Amino acid sequence: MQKIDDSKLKHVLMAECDYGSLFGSNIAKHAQLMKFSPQEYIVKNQVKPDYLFYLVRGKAKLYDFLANGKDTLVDFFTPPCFVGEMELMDTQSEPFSVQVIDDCYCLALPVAKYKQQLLADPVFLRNVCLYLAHKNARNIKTASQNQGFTLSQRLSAFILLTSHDGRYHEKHTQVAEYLGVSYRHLLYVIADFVKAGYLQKDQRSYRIKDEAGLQNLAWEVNLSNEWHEKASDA
Amino acid sequence: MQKIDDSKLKHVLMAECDYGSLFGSNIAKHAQLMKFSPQEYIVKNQVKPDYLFYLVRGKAKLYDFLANGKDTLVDFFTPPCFVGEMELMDTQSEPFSVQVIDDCYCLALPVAKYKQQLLADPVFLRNVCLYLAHKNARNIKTASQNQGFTLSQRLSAFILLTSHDGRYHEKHTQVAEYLGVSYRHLLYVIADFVKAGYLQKDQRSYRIKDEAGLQNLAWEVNLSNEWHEKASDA
DNA sequence: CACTAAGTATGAGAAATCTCATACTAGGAG
DNA sequence: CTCCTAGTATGAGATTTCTCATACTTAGTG
Repeated sequence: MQKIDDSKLKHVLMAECDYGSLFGSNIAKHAQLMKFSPQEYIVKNQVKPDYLFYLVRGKAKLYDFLANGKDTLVDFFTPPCFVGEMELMDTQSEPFSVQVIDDCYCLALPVAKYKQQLLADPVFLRNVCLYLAHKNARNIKTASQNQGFTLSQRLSAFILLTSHDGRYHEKHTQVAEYLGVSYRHLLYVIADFVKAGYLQKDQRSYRIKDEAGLQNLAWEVNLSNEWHEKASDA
Repeated sequence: MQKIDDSKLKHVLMAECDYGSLFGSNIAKHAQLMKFSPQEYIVKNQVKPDYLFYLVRGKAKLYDFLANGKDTLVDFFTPPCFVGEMELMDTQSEPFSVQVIDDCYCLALPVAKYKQQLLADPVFLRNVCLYLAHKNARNIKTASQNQGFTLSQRLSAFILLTSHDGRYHEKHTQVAEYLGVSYRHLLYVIADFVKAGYLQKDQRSYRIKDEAGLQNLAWEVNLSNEWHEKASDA
């Protein structure tokens, strides 16, 4: 972790994510810009963070470590989003680990100094509630999909979701963790996709050869989502 | 659903869960007492609730319905807890289903009338944040345990958790849903437990014969929890 | 350049879990 | 009392997913 004293950059980032509007008061100006490098922890298992972070650039992942040594990648953090808000709200709460994937820039407010103020600010509280509610809904969706669908189904949905220009190139190791299956099994299913002609491997990435085929497999998974999206359009 | 106009009962229940202290204003007095019977929905999939509920008696379950017809029992609601708070915070959000298990008594505030007021009340907002944060943490725990541990492990933890006086009697159908496995598989594992001498079936319920054996199996699962509980004691 | 860590790949065998079929039982509704 | 539903039970066979072992490749580091 590295504090960055570049007030120009700080203001650009703040403007970009409309940081000031998260609060009812002018507290935003006390935020400190920080940079975290890949592999670093923004919040570490069991260690209460000293700051309330707001991720404005980069990508991180939320882990839960189980006692049997296994870990689960629970969720991804993509900007803009809070990090460490659970611990701010509830001193009792047990921090999960948030580990950096790509360089992360965070706006950080020292908890000790501003906690009181934040907890009395309805604008801020409303934003946190909203954020928590969304996060929770997403988690529930993911978890129940992990249980209700087979890996081929979830993987095809995932490939369609994360591919650009007809190419899929995510790290298998990470994807396996996210989809909650063993690396080995993921590789099997990908091999199947290649055999079935859905994907074609070229060097470092995969090219989508039969999007319709994948759509078809992903159909039910996506249906479960659209469903809700439609509902919220109403 | 049935509105209950028994102001004595209402006040007893309010006192019991300290309802008034959830709010910064005196809004509590506008709450209406309602009763829901088993199988009824407090919040139904895709239908925005008209009230903000606070469950004070009974038991309910949170479902997510998937497009392939499968459903996942995501979480149990036990008093005291909010129901419908997601939908209050975010009009966009897609309601999940909350279905009654045992008779539920709820204190209900009409959203249309008091939404503005609630969203400006820091005391209330703080409580919702806290509630959401806890709920989220629990969901994450459950989900990652569902993935990281085998059914025997989770089931033994579950049995130890829900048994009274050395007896276990939950409905297999519900437990299967909650633990995210097929009814069939659950029965297999229970049969194994009986064979292994952990449980003994008598009529309608099971008697725990070898608690140590179960403890042993549940060991890692519980470790993952205690861990966090310890952490939050600190 | 050699060493190391992370990511990629693949095989073999085992386990966890699922689906489908089929029965039996208890309690509520008519 | 009979019908119906929900819950309980058990078998057979198929899928899904896991663990372990083993290798090869690539990028970074001293």
